[in-house]
Amino acid sequence: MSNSESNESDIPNRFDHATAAARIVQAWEAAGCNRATVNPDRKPFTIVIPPPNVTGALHLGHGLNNTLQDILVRTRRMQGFEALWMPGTDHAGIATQAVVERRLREQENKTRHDLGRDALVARIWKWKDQYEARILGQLKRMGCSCDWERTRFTLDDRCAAAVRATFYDLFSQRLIYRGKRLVNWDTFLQTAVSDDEVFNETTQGHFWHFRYKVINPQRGEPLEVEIATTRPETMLGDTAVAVHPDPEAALEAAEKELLEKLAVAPEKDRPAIQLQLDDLLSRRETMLPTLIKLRDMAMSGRHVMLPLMNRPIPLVADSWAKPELGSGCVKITPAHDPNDYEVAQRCGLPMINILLTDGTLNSETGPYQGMTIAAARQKVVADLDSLGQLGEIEDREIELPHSDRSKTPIEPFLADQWFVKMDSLAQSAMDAVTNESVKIFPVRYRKGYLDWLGEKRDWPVSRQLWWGHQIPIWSSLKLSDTDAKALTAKIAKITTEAGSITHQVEEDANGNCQVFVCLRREDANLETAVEALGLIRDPDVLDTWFSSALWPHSTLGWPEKTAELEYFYPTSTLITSRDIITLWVARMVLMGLNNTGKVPFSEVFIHPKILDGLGETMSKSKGNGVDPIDVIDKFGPDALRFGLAWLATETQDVRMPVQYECPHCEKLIDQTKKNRSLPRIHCNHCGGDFSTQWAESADDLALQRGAVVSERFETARNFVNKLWNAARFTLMNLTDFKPVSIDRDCLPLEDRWLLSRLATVTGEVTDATNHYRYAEAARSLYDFAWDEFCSLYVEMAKSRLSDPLQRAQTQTIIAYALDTLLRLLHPIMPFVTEEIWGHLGKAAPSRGLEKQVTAVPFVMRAAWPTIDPRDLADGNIQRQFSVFREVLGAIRQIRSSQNVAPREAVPVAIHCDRAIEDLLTPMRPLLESMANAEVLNLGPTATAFEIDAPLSLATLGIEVHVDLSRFIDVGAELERLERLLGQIVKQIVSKEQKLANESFVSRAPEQVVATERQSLQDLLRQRESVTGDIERMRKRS
RNA sequence: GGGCGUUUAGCUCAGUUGGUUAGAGCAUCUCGUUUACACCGAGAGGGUCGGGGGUUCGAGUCCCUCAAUGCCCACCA
Repeated sequence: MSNSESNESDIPNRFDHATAAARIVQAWEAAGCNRATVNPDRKPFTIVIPPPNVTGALHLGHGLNNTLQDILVRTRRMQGFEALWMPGTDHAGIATQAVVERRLREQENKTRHDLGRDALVARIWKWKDQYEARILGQLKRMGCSCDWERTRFTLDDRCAAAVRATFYDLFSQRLIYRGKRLVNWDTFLQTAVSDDEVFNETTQGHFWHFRYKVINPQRGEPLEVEIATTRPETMLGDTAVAVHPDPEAALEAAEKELLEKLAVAPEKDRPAIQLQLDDLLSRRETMLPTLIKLRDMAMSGRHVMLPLMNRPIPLVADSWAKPELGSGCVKITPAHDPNDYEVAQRCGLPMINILLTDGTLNSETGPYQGMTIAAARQKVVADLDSLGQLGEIEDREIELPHSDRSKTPIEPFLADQWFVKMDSLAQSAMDAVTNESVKIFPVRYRKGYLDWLGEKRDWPVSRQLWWGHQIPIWSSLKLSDTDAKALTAKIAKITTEAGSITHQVEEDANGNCQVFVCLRREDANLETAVEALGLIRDPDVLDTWFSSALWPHSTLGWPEKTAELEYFYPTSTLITSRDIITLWVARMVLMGLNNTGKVPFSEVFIHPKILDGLGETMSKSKGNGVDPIDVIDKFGPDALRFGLAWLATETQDVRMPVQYECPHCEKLIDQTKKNRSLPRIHCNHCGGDFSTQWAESADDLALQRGAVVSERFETARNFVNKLWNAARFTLMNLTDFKPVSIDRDCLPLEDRWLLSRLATVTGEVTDATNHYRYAEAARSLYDFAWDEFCSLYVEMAKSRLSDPLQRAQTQTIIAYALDTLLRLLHPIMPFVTEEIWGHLGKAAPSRGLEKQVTAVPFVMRAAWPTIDPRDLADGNIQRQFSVFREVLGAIRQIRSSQNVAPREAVPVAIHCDRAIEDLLTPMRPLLESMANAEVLNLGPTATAFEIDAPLSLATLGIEVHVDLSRFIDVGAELERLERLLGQIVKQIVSKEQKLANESFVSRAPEQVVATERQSLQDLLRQRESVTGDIERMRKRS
């Protein structure tokens, strides 16, 4: 610190966040500042953290999410609420297991089956411990004021108890059921993944045409039907060929639709549509008779022969077959295609699964058994070719579904799964939002929530994974009716406390029964008893969102009726990102309602997303995630938080270009698509190499790590410094502080102005925070602190503090102002405000205006500022003070335009009316010190100097004159005046036009017209005066 | 295909219920270390508010339309 040796103060001129932050966190924790306990004397305010996945470290997206939560929690805590922020992390089933399995493969070349279930799960726990610690550490360094002693994990005992209870209750209500359903099968992870975990990728593929022979064709009937597919091997599982039940009507409908489209289509799209239309018309000629014939054959139960398998399969009539596409016929593979599955359900077709869980073909496929999908595809095509049943092969782009977790192609797969019936549960969650017991901000997100729930699609909750809450179901083999009865009788005899075991019997179409037992609690004895009856536990685990859905009440102790649950639940607000509104928010609402009868939170705030410089969302997998710790190390935690809050506006995502910082030469290197996932970066500036977050090899890890930062935090860092130094100035001037009691009525204008601004800003910030307008709160504070408190009040205070008559009063007010500012800024910038608060507490332990009160030790626990109505009562204060600002600005502008050196005092005359004279007279010393001026004359009698630079503040009726005889640069002055005249004339023209417009004068409100007239008058006067100045100046040149 | 956003200064973004000359930060230019701060101070330049049309006395703001761009959902034998 260059100036730290100065003996004015023992406070350095930079806030040393690196050492202060850790000390402050420790002090808060030691004093229990973060703790929230059941306290009937206060109203509770609760937020549960969206538990970060333990898959990896947090990035700036989490940084924003948690900053916004902390700002709200800290504000409410200061407002006197018993504020609880519940922390924790999510086990993130598939994602975490996939990460650990991938490492296992990469580093040890082993699969999970090599390890076995218990060993793999143990490894994942280790991983979890490592990343949970890292995540919690990141949150702590960001200053998050969570009640850390309550930290939960979605897979811990308490959450497990909630999951078991919920599953048991839903099972008992028959809201959880077992069904054979087509699921998205990830053949790599060997698990079903939900629709939400599937993404489509366009790849080059083929479209194969096959011909199936009609069995016993009659005269006039086609001998073959043609079908086409992108996945030939699935034909092994075909159970029908479909044709439209009314091909003629379907073609007509398609034609009508195209004609309508043609009518409204823009010129350039028309040829393409016309082409389709022509194709449609030719189909009527060539194909319709055949399709009608096939339809009739379908109606009379005719079959075609499935080649290779030599299995007769029926022709069926179903509208899924579109006569306007392909041959008009479509093969039906119910077990491996979602649409075909629907057809099979409608037509009562058998479903043949041809795959094993690892993606190889099973025994249903005869000679193809054991082959991979790719191999089977080749062989099927070759075999059909040799049979002469292969037709055309087209090249085509295919949208192929991929698993988001393993990045491998998805195979639709028929499997036994557990489902949650969504009907009534979804409805309850929809009602909660429509009747506003849950309010979503911004409101536009309501629609997505309601639409998604409105589909009421049942929720498949089982996952074929090892990491997660194992489904608490034990099932029997398929039994006869009598055996099942005998078994249930035995189950009924198991002695245990009521409500901890239940069972259901499921009977299939063939009369076989299967018994399912559900246990409500983890209980080794009970499990042994159940297993002794030959029942086997379902190996699957629950979808990770099942436990996340319980988070707001499970973390507070449900299903136990704890005092915490009673007091802190329902929670107040949920702050999260838009991509999990359906997956998480909706499910929390319905589970909360189902389990507790109450909504889990009354408000939901959806914040923007952080995008990188290319406009892509930050994510671990893309490699563009920025570790908040990097930003904290470089700029400090307060700058991180303030920067994020400043950027978090309502409508716009946050674009944040990021750079690598070379650890050797500190040169910034832009992060690009190319370099963002490299383990090692070469610095072209200094020639050194450094490692990144992707470094894994020993060589790379040995390098120094390069931080990833963004210049967009500089503004915030500078602001922290500005505040720090304003405080430093204040503290330096409080060494002899003895507070005096302030009488508001006797205060000079500048003090009344400051108090009025403080009250206004308090109102703005409170209101903005209440409505989640964080950027507005941050901007309001920034502008006030920098432009008004620092640039004006502190500057004014300098001369007043040196005046013995004014010193004590000024000290009292500036201490009060700093105190208020620290409270207002604390939720956004907790560290620097706490540090200053500590210093202020030493210099001015007791402070206030009328009455002095001893400050509490932590600003974190200080009361939120309240607004004294007297500070807002006089609406004129701001206007009056702006006169001072205008005059000050005018003198400074003239000085600058004339290149008058700052150290040179200039003589000034201010021509104005009596009222303004009265206003400005007491502020004359301030004007003189802040503009380095000497005010020679002030009032109606003030006149211009002989060599003058005038500036007319027309709307105020003020003319500011500066004597330039010692400084004049005629050329520069002429240039300035002429530019000014140009601006004035432009405005006069526009005003005159406006006022010459008859309809404006007659229709616009009187007030508006009057203002326009007045300002035209002012402008005319100003023109006159400037013209005169120019003439005078010309004479001199 | 459906839904929701976005387009304002070189860059990143504000802009309340339509109403004086559209704002901020960064960048640029000029001057400057006057006892808080060069992570600073004083000042300046820079915008036909994506294009077109409409409503209105008056449009960055409301309506229609076109274009670009992003996200979500659905679908594609």
